[in-house]
Amino acid sequence: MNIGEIAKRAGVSRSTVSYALTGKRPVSEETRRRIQAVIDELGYRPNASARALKEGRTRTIGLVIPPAGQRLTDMQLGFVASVVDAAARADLDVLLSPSGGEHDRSFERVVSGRRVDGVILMEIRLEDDRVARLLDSGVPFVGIGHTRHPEEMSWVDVDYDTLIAKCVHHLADLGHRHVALVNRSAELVAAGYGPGHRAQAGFDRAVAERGLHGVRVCCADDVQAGQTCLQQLLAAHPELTAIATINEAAVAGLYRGLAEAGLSVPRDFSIAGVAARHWAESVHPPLTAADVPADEMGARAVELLIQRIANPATPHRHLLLAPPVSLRSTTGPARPRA
Amino acid sequence: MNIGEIAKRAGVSRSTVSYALTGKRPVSEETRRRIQAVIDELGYRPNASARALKEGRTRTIGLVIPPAGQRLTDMQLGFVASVVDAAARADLDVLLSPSGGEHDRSFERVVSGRRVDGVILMEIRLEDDRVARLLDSGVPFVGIGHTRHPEEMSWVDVDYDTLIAKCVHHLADLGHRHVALVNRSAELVAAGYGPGHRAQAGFDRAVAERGLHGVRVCCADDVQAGQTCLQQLLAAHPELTAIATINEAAVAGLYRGLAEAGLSVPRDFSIAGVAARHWAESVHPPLTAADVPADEMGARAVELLIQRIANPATPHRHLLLAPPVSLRSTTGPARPRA
DNA sequence: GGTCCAGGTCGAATCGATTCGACCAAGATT
DNA sequence: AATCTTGGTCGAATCGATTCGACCTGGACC
Repeated sequence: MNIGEIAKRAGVSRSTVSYALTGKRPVSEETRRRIQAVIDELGYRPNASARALKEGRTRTIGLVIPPAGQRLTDMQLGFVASVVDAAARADLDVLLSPSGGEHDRSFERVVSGRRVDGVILMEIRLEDDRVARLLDSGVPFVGIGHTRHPEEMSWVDVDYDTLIAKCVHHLADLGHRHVALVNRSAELVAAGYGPGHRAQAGFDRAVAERGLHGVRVCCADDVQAGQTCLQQLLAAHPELTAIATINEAAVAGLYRGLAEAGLSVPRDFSIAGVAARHWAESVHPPLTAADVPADEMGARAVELLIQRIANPATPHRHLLLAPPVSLRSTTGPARPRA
Repeated sequence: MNIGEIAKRAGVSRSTVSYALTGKRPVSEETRRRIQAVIDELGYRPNASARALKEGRTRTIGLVIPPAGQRLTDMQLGFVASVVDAAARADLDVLLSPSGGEHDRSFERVVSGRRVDGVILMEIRLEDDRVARLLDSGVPFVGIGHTRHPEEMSWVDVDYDTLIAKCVHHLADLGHRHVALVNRSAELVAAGYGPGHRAQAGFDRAVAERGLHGVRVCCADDVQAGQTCLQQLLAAHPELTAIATINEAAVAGLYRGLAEAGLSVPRDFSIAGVAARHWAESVHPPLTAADVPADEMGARAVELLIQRIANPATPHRHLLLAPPVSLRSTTGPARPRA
């Protein structure tokens, strides 16, 4: 069932079949119908590899996600879903590459085997080998997140700096004087994970501006870690009355730890975070948070990528999103403790 | 940077470069070194499309996931992660296709454009158009889940029937006489979603065997729905003291509804379910559940698929998993109410 | 009536790999 | 000494599409 077979049965040449399909040259109404009839009968579809070889493009984009070992956060899942969805709308397929390490085979296949027309990269570090690889391979790509050199690539990102600052200001407005930042895992931050560093910067700035007492801690990305993190935090700093966090996966643990300590939210203790809207709404109690529009971000990344593929020479574009903080049920007026 | 370029610079023919790379014919140590040097210098990698065209296989598998609109449950996410992971270990790439509807373009591309060597299908219905399409397209595939005709395809599945029955027996052993089944969404069940039907069957059987009073309800896959579902359930059947469920996404809502009704778990009310191990452990309170090894299932599916691709004539294989029920914190002795 | 153009079609070249048959030289086998 | 391997290499065919140049026909135009 290749194009030659169709041509033979329709009594035309292979090129005519191709033109009938693509419309790149006129084909008489009658032959077109005859060809279409044969195609429908045999269920023919052009071989994707042959087409990709001739056209020099695969109509596929690569999506590089964190290695499969670790669970995706709800926000990351939102990115993936929206990228896949947006790509499908543009008739692009998505090739998944779970890559974190240095010389990842899957990643190498994607970038240098010309398997994809472009790549979307998630979970970018401040210094990221993968970005370097992509830059010198010449494959168009867009980051969800960016490196220490923002101008070197196109990206869509969340303005963690500003957002955490907003959270701190919100807490300060409510009278909180002793506030902690619960960051993501120590390894991730040590490895130069951008959001982690930018959240620290925003936290430090806001704390200084408002003359607060600020504590910064890292916390692994899971419920259990969140719980122990909270215990340690309260033990070391009994005067704390509020937390700002970018660690979605740990929030449930923070809740649990607070309940365990006999503290009720938001009466005795407040939490404000940065999280996917969907998630912040559905967790219990609903989290006061800067609602990251994960769905939109993935779609935007695909848009940018399609533009770069069409014209790799266009200047880089950057989208830094700073959605407003939505008040839900986890922040309230400060009530001094201890 | 194609194979001809490498050949020219190394002073050999294109075929020799190919043989040096694949090892399918002997090449002298000296020329091999010279070729390798050129390859390393230029960073050459064979063009995947050209190779796929000639070899007739793409070294890629398709993974058909539920449409992006709806969120993946933790269990589904576990499948995806483990499939991607297992595929990467076998040096296979994964092409994602979010397809649910009838004539999905993305799905059609995957099955009939010879973009993939095989397909893994998730969220299968008792009658599933996609299975029919795959069957007559001749593309090797493996299901995570199966249809009304189990023998027509290879699959890996969870034995919801047995597992829900085990849950009910466990609850009956604890003295519960009035038990409800919280199924997945009404639309899904109406559409012939296999796990939903098999859970009902297992529930009915166990309830009959133990002479219990059983109530069956459907519930959409989210926290809010779980909460309202529980309210309605208590209102209509105040005598209930336990729930068995396969609706992971609704469990948090059930918890919330119970708390709201002033019922404590497991003192006043018990819940037992079927869920991904990882998730059952991390939710609060930890759910007594039959722990579906989502990670392993994805890996097994990939294994089966690789076998089918290698030899499409092998008889179909079926893996029906029925892991034991792990006791956690949500089931206890019945305490009659009302 | 000759020229031009547009519609409609075909054949051949091309994309970048793999692979088969053929060839040659050097050593092994009888 | 003639024949047979075997290691090592090359040229050409092939996979299945797209696309360019060329060709034919018939109507419009001057």
